[in-house]
Amino acid sequence: MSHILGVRQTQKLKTRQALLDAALRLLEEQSLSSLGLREVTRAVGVAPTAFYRHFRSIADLGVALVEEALGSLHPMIRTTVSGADDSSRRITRAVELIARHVDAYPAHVRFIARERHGGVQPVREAIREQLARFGQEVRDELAKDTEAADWGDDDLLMLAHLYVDQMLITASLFLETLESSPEERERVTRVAERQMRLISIGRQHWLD
Amino acid sequence: MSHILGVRQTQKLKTRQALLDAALRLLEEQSLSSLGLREVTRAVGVAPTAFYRHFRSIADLGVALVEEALGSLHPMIRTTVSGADDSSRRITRAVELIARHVDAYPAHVRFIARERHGGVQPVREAIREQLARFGQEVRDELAKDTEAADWGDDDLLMLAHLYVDQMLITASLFLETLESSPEERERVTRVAERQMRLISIGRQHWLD
DNA sequence: TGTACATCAGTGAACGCGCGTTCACTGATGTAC
DNA sequence: TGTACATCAGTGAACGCGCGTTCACTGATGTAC
Repeated sequence: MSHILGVRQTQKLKTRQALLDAALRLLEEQSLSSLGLREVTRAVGVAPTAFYRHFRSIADLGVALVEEALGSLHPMIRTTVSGADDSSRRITRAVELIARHVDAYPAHVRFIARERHGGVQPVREAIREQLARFGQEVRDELAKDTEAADWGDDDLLMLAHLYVDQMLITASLFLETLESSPEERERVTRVAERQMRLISIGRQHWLD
Repeated sequence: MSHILGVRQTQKLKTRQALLDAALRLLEEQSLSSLGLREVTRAVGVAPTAFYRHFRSIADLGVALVEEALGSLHPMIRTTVSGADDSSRRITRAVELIARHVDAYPAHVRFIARERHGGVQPVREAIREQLARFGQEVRDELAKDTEAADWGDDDLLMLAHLYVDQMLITASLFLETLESSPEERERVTRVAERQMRLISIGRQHWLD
């Protein structure tokens, strides 16, 4: 196990990660389409030309950031939506999970919110694909629920997207409260929980 | 009525509008934070320095675009949400209104979706303020409804924001279908209607 | 283990280019009498 | 109505600067024998 990767490859990955980290930090205060290649390499402390050893362009780096920000979230989504416990506790837990995720990865969340409709087409596309996957995964979990027995596949996917969008809205609300008082954060939490609950109530009476 | 404004002021407003129009067009394929002042003046056909006669900076122009894109929408929002007809027809009408608005002003809608979480702080702030106003206006309309008799003000505002966010999501979905087939647009319309209907059902059973 | 050669991540100089901003200006429009 | 002066939207030259990309390079790491 001592050298699955050689020294050279390890170092290369380290530089690549440093570029991603620096870019993400710089993106807290600007959009990807105005981020400069030299800006990123300067922040890392390598020559501008070193950038090309890792990415073809800033857009290419952006696509890698989408993978980093959303790729690891799929298992979390599944376990959040599924579960046999009652829906009130499930909602509380889901909103808390979102809050914690925003606390732990604010820059990633901001990046996704910003670039979802941003000015760089390949990045928008990559985010769209990841969110479509989330939608399908949530639908699959919802389908397992006994409540969903009589639901059409279309309606399940419709509900799944509603949930996914609501999660993003909630995440971006939490983002705005990162430097607010605990009271404000608590207020946002309660609003998010009630919105989720209203959707959940709509779901329960959908087939009435 | 022949000269409320003099020739000079009329011409100035015309140039200003030309700058706004050119910027909006250029913003279909990039973000505000990467839009250049020279790019805008070049598109209009005036000297770069003429820009400063109208705006202090690109961010300042962005704030003016927010006003142009959202300022005139308040009456429309009110009439869309209110109305005594049954909720199914109301939803159909609202979704169709959104679709038509996106058809009529795609660049404005794209601008708002893009810059709501974009890299230019004063513009984000201006959008936030307009959306907060929408939220309050929708709440005021909802409060008039007999259904809302026993609702708390907090819950009404919570629901109002849910509606506003859902309208934005729907608008940005329509934006993505601008060049799609009529079938695809029809599909998106039906999904949006059902999501609205689910929220509406949740609303009807909120106090159960 | 030691040697000779290949690979390749990162360098640094150089390039042409478009940027935002300054400044003094021009000449049509506006105003006072 | 005509004249003399003021205003000010738009001009054009000039500036210093940072950008993305090219290229031949270096020297540590990797590999074959």
